[in-house]
Amino acid sequence: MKRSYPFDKIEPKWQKRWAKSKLFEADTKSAKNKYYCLMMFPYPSAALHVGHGRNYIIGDVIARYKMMRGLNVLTPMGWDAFGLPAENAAIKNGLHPRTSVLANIETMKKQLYRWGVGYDWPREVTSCEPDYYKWTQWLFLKLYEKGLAYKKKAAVNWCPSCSTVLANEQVVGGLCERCDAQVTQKELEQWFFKITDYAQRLLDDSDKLNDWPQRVKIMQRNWIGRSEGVKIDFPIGGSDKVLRCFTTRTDTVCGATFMALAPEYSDLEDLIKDVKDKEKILKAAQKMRDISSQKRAEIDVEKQGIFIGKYVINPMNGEKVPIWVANYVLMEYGTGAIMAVPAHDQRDFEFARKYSIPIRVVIDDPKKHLTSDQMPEAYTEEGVMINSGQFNGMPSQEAISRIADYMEKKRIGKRAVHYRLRDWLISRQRYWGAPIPIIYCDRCGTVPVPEKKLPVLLPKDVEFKPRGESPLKGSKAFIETKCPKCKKRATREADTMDTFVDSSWYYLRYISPKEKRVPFDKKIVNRWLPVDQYIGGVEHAILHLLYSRFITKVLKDAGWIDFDEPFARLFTQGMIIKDGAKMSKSKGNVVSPEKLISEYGTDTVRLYTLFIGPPEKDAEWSDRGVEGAYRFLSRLWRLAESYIDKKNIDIQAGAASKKIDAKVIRRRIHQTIKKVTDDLEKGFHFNTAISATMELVNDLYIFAGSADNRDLEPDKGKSVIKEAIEALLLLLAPFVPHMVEELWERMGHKRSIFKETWPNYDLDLLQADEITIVIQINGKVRGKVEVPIDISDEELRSKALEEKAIAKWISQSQIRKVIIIPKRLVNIVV
RNA sequence: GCCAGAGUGAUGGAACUGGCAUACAUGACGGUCUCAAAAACCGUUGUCCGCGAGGACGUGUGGGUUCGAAUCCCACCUCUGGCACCA
Repeated sequence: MKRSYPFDKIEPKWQKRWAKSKLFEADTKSAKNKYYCLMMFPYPSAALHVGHGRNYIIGDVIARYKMMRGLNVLTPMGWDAFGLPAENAAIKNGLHPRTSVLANIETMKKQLYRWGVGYDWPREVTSCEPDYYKWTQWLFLKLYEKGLAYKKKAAVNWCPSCSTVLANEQVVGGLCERCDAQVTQKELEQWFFKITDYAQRLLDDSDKLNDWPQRVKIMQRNWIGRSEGVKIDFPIGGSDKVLRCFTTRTDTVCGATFMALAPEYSDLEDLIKDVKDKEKILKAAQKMRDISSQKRAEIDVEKQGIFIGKYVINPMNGEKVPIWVANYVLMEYGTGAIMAVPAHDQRDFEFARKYSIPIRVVIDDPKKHLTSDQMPEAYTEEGVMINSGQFNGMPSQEAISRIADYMEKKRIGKRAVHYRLRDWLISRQRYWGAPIPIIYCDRCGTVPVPEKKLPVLLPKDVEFKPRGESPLKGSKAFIETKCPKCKKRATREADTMDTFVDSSWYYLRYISPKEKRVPFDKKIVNRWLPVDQYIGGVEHAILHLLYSRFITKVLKDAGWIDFDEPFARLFTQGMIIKDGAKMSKSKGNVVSPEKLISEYGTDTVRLYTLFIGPPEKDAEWSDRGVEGAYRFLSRLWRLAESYIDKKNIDIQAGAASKKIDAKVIRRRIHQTIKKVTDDLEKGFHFNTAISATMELVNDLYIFAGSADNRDLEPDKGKSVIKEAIEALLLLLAPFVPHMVEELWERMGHKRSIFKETWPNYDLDLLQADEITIVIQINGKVRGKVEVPIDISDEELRSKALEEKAIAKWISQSQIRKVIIIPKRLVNIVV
C-alpha cells in the first residue's frame, strides 16, 4: 500500500519527545486537580495482541483528554508478575520464572511504547521483586495481627493439574480457572483471609459505587449472596441436644416432614452412636460424600439419602419428624442441616417422593386448592397459610416475619443472616509467589516473621516443578530457620500467597514506589486515592475487584488510609473477537499489532480500535476496517498539508453538486466540538466522537469542491479553514496523538498539543438561521419545509398546510388535529 | 432454573428526553483520472411494486399505549455473560 503520510518518521519522533519532556510524569506533591487514571496491570506472560491493546489505548485516550482539560494526571503501570502462567511457561521452556518474566516485561514495554501509550514509568512496580513483595508480606502480617489471617483444616478445592489449592473464586463451574481441569476436594490445613467479616460492608458499600457498571455490582452482590432467615433449634427426641437449622422460609415450618443432614455433617457419628444400623448409615454417608465431591458440579444429580433412626420435635406443632442424611445438603452453607418441606421446595419434594415421605401443604395456591398427592411439583409461590395453627388464613408473605417474631418470643429460633461468600483461601503449594511470612516453632507455636525481618526472600535455587507439595520444602536453607521468639530451631511456612494478594494493593504502591520504610506514603495516598478512573476487563468483576475492596477496608480499619473504596469509577472494556472467538495463541487467531503498525502506523491502529464499536462491548476485528481508518487519517493529512503549504484547501475534491459555504463550516466546527466533548464527558463514546470528526472532514472536502469556497478573511485572522483544522487536531489529539502533534507543530505552534486546552464551542454559532421541519400526516413523513429558526407555531402551522406535497393528502380528508413540536415537526392528523 | 445484558441494511455500528430509522465506516456496483493498474476523487446502494412521478412495507416475534414507538408496557423467541441442590 502506498503511504500517503510519513507516519514511520512522525511516530518515533513524538514518542521520543514525550519521553524526553516527561509528559506523563506526574508530580504527586500537590493533589490539586488530581486525576488518577489506572489500568489493570498486566500479567507478563507473552507478547500483547490488538485485543490487549484496546485496554491501554482507552486508558491513554482518557489520560490525554484529562491532561488537555488541565488536570494533573497520574497514569502508572506495572506488572502482576507472580503466579502460575509465568511458572508453567518457565517449566515448559526450562527457564527460571524470573528470567522469563523480566524478558516478557521488556517485550511488552516496547510494545506499549510503540502504541504511543504514555505512562509514568519511574513509578513502575513489579510484584515479583523483593522491594514489592516485602510489602505484600507486610500486608499479610497486618491481617494476621487483626485476626483476619488464620489457618484451618478444611476441605479445599484442589487442582490436580496445577498441583495446588484454589480459592472458591478460582473454581469456575467445577473446573480450574486457569487450566480447566476438574477440581477435587482435599482436606488440608491452609491459610485464609477472613473476607466474610466484611461481607455486609462489601455489600452495603457497593450501593455507593455509582460510577461502576451495574452488572459488575450485581455480580458481586450475587457472589456475596446475603440471605435473611431464622436459626431454629429442633430438640432431638430422647436427648437434651438440638438440631440447629437455618431457613429463609419460616412460613413453611409447619410443613417440615423430615430433616436432612449433609453427608459431611460433623456430629453425625455422635448422633447415632446408639443406633443399631450405625455402621450401615455411616457407610452410606461416606459413599454420598465420595460421589458428591465429583458430581456436585453436574446438574440433576439423583437425590439420595438414608434414615438415621432418630427424630426431632418440631417446636411449632410438637410433631415427631424423622432425620435423614441427604446428598443434596451442603455442609458449607448454613448449619449443614435443613428442615425439609417437600410441599414447597422442589429438592425436598423430589427426595420425599423417592423415599415415600409424607408431603404436607401449608401454603395453599389462591387460584387452585392444592392436594399433596396430586402435586406434580413443589409449590414455591406465595399463597395462603393452612395447616399452621394460629397462622392459618394469613398471606404467606406476611407469615414469614410473623412466625419469626413468634419463634423469637418463644425462644424457638433467632433471626440470622447467612452469606454465600466464603473466606479467601490464600495458600498456594507453588514456587512462584510471595512466601507467607510465618515460622513454626515447637515451643512457641505459630510465630509471624517480625516486620524488621521482611522480606522473606524467595530462594532462587529451588526445583519448582509442582509435585503436590510446596516446592519450597525442598530448600533446606529456606525452611530451616530460627524462631524469632525463642531463637531455637524452627521451620518456615513453605506455601506462597495467591497472586490476587499481590494485586489487591498495587494501586497504593504507585504513589510512593521507592519508599523503603513503609508500603506507601499515607499522606499522599489519602490525597490521591481513590482512583478516579479504573479500566480493565470484566473477567475481574469478582476476584480482583472484590479482594481489592476488602483489602482497602482492612487498611482503613487499621488506620493506614482514610477511604474505604479503592476505585471511584470503573470501566470494563469488551473483548476483541476474531473469527468468532476470543483472541488467543491456542486458537491461532491472534492479530499482532507489529505488522499493522509498520504498514499503517500506530495512529491508524489506535483509531480503528476506538472506532470499532462501543468500548464496553465485544467487537469483531476486521483488517478491512483498519484501511478505513488509514484512509480517514490520510484525508485529514492532505487537508492540513494543503493549508500549511498554500494557506488554502487545495485538494482533489469533486464538482459542486452539494454546496457548503464558510458560514456553514463555521457552524459545523462548533457542532463537532460539542459532539466530541459530550461523547467524552458522558461516557466513553469514542466511536461516535470519531465519526463526528469524520463528518467535519467530509464537509471540508465538500466545501473545497463548492463553487463558493472562499475562506473568510484570512488576512484579518478570520480563516475558517484554519479554525477547522486546528479544532480537528485538538479534538483528535487523544485518539491519534502522533499525527496531530506533527501537524500542530507544522501549523506553527511551539509547544505540545497536550499542553493546550481543550477547545470550547460557541453556543451562538451552533444554531442555523433556517431549519428543516418535517411534516407528517398521521405520523408518516410526507414533506419537509425550510423555515426561519424563530418561526411562531401559528406561522409554522399555516406554512405546513400550504406545502405542495402536503396538499394532496389533506384535500380529500378533514383535518382533525395539528400537533406542532417546535424546531422539529408538524404532524397533521386527518 | 434464577439474575443481568443484547437482538437495527450484505457487515461493524448510529439515533439526545417517544418526533426524518439506518449517521459514520466497511463491502458491492457505476463513473472521472490513467497506456494500464493502484491510489485519489465523484455517484448509487434497506426490501418490494412502478418506465417514471410516486407508493407500500421495514429495527427478533405477537399484541398494547400514543397524533407519533427501534425507544414505553405485556407476552414470547434467540443469543451472550454471571450464579446454580445456598435451604
